[in-house]
This record gives sequence, structure tokens and C-alpha cells, in this order.
Amino acid sequence: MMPKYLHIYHQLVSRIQDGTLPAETKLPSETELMHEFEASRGTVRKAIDALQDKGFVRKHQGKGVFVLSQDAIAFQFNGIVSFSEAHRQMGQHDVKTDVLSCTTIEATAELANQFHVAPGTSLTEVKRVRTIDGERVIYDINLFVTSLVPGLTTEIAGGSIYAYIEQTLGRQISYAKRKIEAQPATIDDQQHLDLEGTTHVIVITNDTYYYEGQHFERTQSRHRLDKFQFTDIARR
Amino acid sequence: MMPKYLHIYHQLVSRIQDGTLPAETKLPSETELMHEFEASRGTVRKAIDALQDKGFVRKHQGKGVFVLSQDAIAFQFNGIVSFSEAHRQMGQHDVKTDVLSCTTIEATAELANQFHVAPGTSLTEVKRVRTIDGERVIYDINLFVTSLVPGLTTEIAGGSIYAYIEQTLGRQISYAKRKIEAQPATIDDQQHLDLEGTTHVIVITNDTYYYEGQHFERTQSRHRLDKFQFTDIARR
DNA sequence: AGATATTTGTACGTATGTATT
DNA sequence: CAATACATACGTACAAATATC
Repeated sequence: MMPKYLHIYHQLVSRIQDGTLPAETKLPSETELMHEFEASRGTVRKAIDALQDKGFVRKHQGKGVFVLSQDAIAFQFNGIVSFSEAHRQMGQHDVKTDVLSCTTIEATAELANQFHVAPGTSLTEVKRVRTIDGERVIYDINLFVTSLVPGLTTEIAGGSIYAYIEQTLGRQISYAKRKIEAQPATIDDQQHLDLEGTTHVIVITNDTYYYEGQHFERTQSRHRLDKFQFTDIARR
Repeated sequence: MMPKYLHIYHQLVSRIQDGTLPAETKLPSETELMHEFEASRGTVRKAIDALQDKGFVRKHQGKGVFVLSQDAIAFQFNGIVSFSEAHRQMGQHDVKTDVLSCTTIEATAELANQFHVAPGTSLTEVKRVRTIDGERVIYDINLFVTSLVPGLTTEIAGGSIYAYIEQTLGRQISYAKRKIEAQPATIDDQQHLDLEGTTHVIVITNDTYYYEGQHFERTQSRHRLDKFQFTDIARR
């Protein structure tokens, strides 16, 4: 049984998306929504708060609740998105993943410190190359704490590791820290990517954490300059 | 007078930051916090919800509220941050802004479409170069809808335009869409930046919106490759 | 395994405060 | 000044998930 506030939330989202509630217009007041949905004021407020969190509306004390422009709303594909998820969304590209290696290594002092584990702890290292439309444009180096992501195989790494973690292992991913910068291309990059003469690569370093707060992954995703694009939406 | 829930929120943030409530531990239960702060359960819950929104804790029905690792919390400098804000935070760099030009132009059909205004509408264009430690590393091209950001002068552009908008104009910025990509350096880039032989620049295109949803700015921020870094935190 | 207690989630109601119209 | 609309705060009751005995 869906909570009542979520029902109200979904109804309002529909009205915003189908144009019944166009951008820049005011939502019905809390009192009106109470009567329409036969809910208490707290429940209506919870639904509106959710709308604001998701970026559909903006509340203004004394004035009302305003629908934000569709541009912003259509932009909701941020968050943690893996390579295959991202490209499935973007449409018809010929995408291929080659697993170069899938081995276990021992954590160096530095890595142990990063992951908050003891030095020598087993880590699983996966190296993959992503080919889009015949060009090798992304080189991924994943490092997992083996005990937190057990049973990784080359076969699994060929698909979506995140799907394996969430569906097979049943663990929930909470958040990821992300750093984006440019670095000079290394010899490894030259070997594994079709650089087409570019001298630098874009490096995305991703640290991913479980719900319980355990740091279980650090990934370096090395992109060819001209095939890289990142979008997001930032709220004050 | 600060709302009670914010007082509770700040108290708990302090305890998390000074280590009284270390990572991975459980917060006192809602009942305990009610007694400690002599507040109702709803008020305590609102404080905890705020903690979760800011990424300090994670709530779990039936289990409790858990403090997330400090790493994540120290990472809270995301959102919309202007150039001077960002560098004031990062520490002692010698930062200088040169305003190349500050003129008004008429919106082309394409620009008018972007901003949802009529073609020919007046736009204010500002071109600036940012020098850090003696090197010209960022070239900013801002476009503002003049009627939405009136009174811009070269002098204001030499400081923080965002501060002018929020403090002098008294407008509130709501959100920004951001795109990050690499582009080949243009002749303009070569002229205004110390490229040091790099062939590409990182381009951040920023579209900024007021609370009321009006799109008032598009900025291109062109960074020298090796001086660029972007961090954020993504939550599922 | 099962009953019970604990902890967070949802929902209702009421009163009062603050910002805007 | 009054009416409207959102914000805060209190209280109560029951549901759902988890922990404990």
C-alpha cells in the first residue's frame, strides 16, 4: 500500500508533466489540496516537500508554490549512473565492454588508508575498456574491497557490476564522491585507448559507499577528451 | 529567533564534527532526543531529516539513525560556487580577475530561444580572465538577460557578480544546469590564456535560474586543462 | 520459532507564527 | 488592517521494520 503523501506527489507530478500545471503557475494551496485529496495538512505538505526536493516546484512563504520550468525537470538524469546505464538511456550506440583483467591484489598502505581497512587486505582489481561505435574511448580501473564485493568474476565484470552488487549481493549503494580532472595520457592509456593524437585524458575518480557507510569501491574512469561529457544540476 | 528544529540540527552537526558522535555509530533515538531537547517528536524528526538531506546521517526504519563517514561530510563544498568563492575556500592563492569587456548585445534567434525571450532582447555580455598565481588559466564568457540583471558595470564584474545579484539586486538564485566537456582551444583561448602547449580546454557551460524559474544567465567557463578540477557527491 | 519491545514511518488534528497579498 | 498561504510546534494513534528476549 503506497503512502498517501506519495499518491498525492505522483498525482501532482503527472499534472506538471502533462501540462495541467504549467511552469510559472501556482499550485493549489495546501488547504485546497487537503480537500481535494481528503488528507491532512501535514500529508499534503510532505507531498509538496517531495516535489521541491525533486526540483519540480519552489515553495515561497506567503506567496504559494510555483511550478519550475520544464527545462530543469527534463534534466533529472543525474545521480550515480554506471556506464551501461548511461548509454542505454542515451540511445542507439554500439557499445562493447572488454574485460582486460580481473585479479585480486593486496592493499598497499596508501590504499588501505583510503578504504579504512588493514594493509594487506584483499582487493579485487578490474580493468575494462569501453568501445563505442568501434572506438576505444573509456578505460576503467575498478578497485573493490573483496570482502564487501565477493564473488566478482570476469563474466560479471563484462556486464554491470552495480547490477550485480544491488541485485545478486542485495546491497544498497548510498552515495559516491566524484572528482573530475584532466591528466596527461599515460602509456597504459595510449595502449588501451584510440587517442587520435590527443595528449590528455579526462579522469573521473569515483569513491562509492554502501548505505551503512562502508567505502567499498574506488574507480578511475579514463575518457578520451573529445568523447567526454558530464551534466548535472546544482541547487542552492 | 531560530526555529527549534534548526537548533537541534546544529547541535547534532557539532557533535558529529567534533567526534562526540563518530561515524558508524547510532544517534540517540527520537524518544531520547525529545527528552534531551524538550521538543516534540515531529520537531526532532525534522532536525534528523535535515541531517540526512545534508549527508550527515542515514535513517533506517526499525534500526536507527547512523552517522556516515567523515570523508563524505568533508566533501560538502558542492553546489553552485563561483570562482572567487571557490578559491577563497581552497586557501592562499594569488587570484586576479581582469574584465576584458562588459557590453550589451541583442539576442540572436538562437539565444532568444535559449533564454525564452524575444529575439533582439538586450543581453549583457561580460568577458573575464582569471589569473591564479600569475598564470591566466580561466576565460569566462557570461551572458545575462539585461532586464533580469540590471546595472551591471565593469567594476561589479571585477568582483563577484553573484554577490551583486543576491545582495544588491536582492534576487535569489535557485539552481544551475551544468555541462562539462573538453573542446579544442580556439584562437580566443590562445590569446587570453597561458595554454602552455595544451591543445584543449575544459568548458563548463552553466545555465542559471532564479527562484521564480527565470533563466537569467548562460556562462561559458573555459579552463586550462591542467588547472581544472571538479568534485561533487551523488546520492542514490 | 515466537512474542515483545524498540525505532522509525505515516497520518491526523490543533494552535500559533511569519511573509505576502 | 484583514485575509491568505506557508512555517513551526505540539500532541496522539497506529503501522512497518528491526532488535531482543
